[in-house]
Amino acid sequence: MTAHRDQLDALGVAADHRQANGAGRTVPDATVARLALYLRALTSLADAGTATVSSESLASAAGVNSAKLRKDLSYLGSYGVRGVGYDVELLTEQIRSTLGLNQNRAVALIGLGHLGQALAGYAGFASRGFRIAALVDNDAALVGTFVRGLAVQHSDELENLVRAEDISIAVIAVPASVAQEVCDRLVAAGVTSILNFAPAVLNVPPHVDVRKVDLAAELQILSFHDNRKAVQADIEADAALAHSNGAGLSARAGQAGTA
Amino acid sequence: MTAHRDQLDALGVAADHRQANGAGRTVPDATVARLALYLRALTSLADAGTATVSSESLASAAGVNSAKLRKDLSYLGSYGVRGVGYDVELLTEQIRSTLGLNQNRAVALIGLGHLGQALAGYAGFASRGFRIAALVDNDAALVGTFVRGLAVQHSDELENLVRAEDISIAVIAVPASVAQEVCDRLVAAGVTSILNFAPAVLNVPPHVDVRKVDLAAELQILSFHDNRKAVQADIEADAALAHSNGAGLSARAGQAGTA
DNA sequence: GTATGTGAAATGTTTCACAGCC
DNA sequence: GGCTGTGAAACATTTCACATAC
Repeated sequence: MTAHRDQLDALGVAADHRQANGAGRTVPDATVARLALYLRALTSLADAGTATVSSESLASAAGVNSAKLRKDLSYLGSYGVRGVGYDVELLTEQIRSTLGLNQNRAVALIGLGHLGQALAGYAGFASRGFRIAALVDNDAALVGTFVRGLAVQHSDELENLVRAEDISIAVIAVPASVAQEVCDRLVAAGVTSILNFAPAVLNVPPHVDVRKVDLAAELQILSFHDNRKAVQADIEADAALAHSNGAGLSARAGQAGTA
Repeated sequence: MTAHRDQLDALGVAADHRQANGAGRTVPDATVARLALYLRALTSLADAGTATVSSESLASAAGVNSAKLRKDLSYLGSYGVRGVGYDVELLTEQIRSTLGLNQNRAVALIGLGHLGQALAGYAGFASRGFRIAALVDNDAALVGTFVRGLAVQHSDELENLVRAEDISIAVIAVPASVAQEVCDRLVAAGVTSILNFAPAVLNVPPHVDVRKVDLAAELQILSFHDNRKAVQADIEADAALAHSNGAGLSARAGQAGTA
C-alpha cells in the first residue's frame, strides 16, 4: 500500500519542469477527483453557449459549494477574472491539460460480459478523452465479434495489444476469480494504471495505480445511511410519543423502513 | 497496492450524517466506506474455513493497513480478543448489522440498457444483502422481457412498484438526459437513497442521499496520475542526461504536455 | 459593485506508539 | 509473546472571511 501521496510529495526536483502545462503546484487528490466533475459541467455549459461562468454557478452545476471550487481551481493557477468569473473555454483547456487528457489516451478493456459491453459502448469514454484501443476476452464465442466497430481479441493477444498500442491504462471487467491473473499480465506488459470492476483486491507493484469500483459496496454504503435515517425517524417518533403520553421505548427500534 | 486518497468516497455523497450505533457511537464516513470492503474480505475468509483472523491479515485481505482497520472496527465496539484476533463470524455479523444489511433490502433498478442488465445480473447484489425487487425501463422492446427471472416493467409503473415493494433504495442507470426526471419521480414515490450511474448531477431534497459512480471520471483520475508518472520519468531521464553530458531537455515520449 | 484567490481556522482522517489484556 | 483498542500527533480537506483585483 505504498501510495501516491508518497510520489506526489517526493516531487522536489519536479516542480520546475511541470510548468509545461501551466500548473506549477501539487494538486491534492480530493481536488483531482473533482476536476473531472468540473470538466463535465464546463462541457455542458459550453454546449449551452455560455462563455463565462462564476464560481457560484459552476459550483452549482457540478454539485459542490463555491468556496471549494475556487480553492480547487486555485491549485491549477489563476485563470479567473475578479469581478467577472471564469472563461469556459480557457478553464476547460486548463483542466484537460492538468488531467493529461490532451493525448487521447489508449485504453484496453478486458472482459466483455454485460458490464464490459456496457463500458465499451459508453459514449462518455470517447467524448471525454479516451480511446478504447483493445477489447479482450477469453470466451471463444465473443472473440471475433465486433463491439462498437472494434473486434474482440482473444486474451492470448493481451500482451501484444498492450505493447502495439502503447497502452498504459486498462479496465478490468472480468470475474473476481481471474482478476489478479489478468492484472499481473497487464502489469507485466507495461500497464501502469488500472480501473478494476471485479470485487477483488488487486496486488500490484508500487509504480502501478489501481482504482476500484465496487458496485455492491456502493449500495452497502447507501444502506448504512438509509438505516440510520430509519432509526433516527424511530427515535423522533419515540420522542414525540414520550412527550404526548409519557411512555417509553418503541418496540421497533432497529427495524427500518417504517418512516 | 495503491491508494490515492482512498478514492472511496472521493466522488462521494453530499451527506454529513453520523450514525448512532446500538451503543451510541458515531461512525465516520470514511470508515463506513471501508466496512463494505472488510465484509467482502471476511466472507472469503469464511468460505476458506478461517474462524479467527488478526487485524494484520484481515487488513491485508482488504487492502488497507492494520492500524486503520483496528481504528475502524473500534467504532463498532470491541469485538476482538487481544492476543488472538477477531472471530470471523461475529465480526461479519457486527458489520452487517452496522450497515443495516440484515433486512435484505429491496432495490429498484431503473434503466435496462447494457449497464442496467449488467447490474441486474450482478451476483454481488443478491449475495451481499440486496434483493432487486423492480426492474423498470421505458423501452417497449424491453418491457415484459425477463432479466434474471424478473419481468421488466414499464416506467409508468415506477411509483406503484416503489410503494408496493416498500423500496427505499434505487439504482439509476438511464441516460443523463432523463436522470433528473427519473430521480424526481423516485423521490416523490418515497425513495430515500439513490445510486446514480448517469453522468449528471442530481438535485434532491436534503433527506435523500445520492452516491454517484462516474465511469469516465474514474478514468480521468487515473489519467492524471499516469500523466504525472510519465512526467516524472521524463524528469529523471533529464537528470540522468544532464549528468552524463550536461545537456538539457529530453523530447522523449511526448507525455509532458501541451506546448 | 462584484467575484476571485487565499491565509487561517475548523473539521475530518490516518498514522503512531504503547498501555492493557489474553 | 502477541494482538487489540485507543489517546495523541500528524496530516489532509473543507469552510470561513476578507484582501485584492477588475
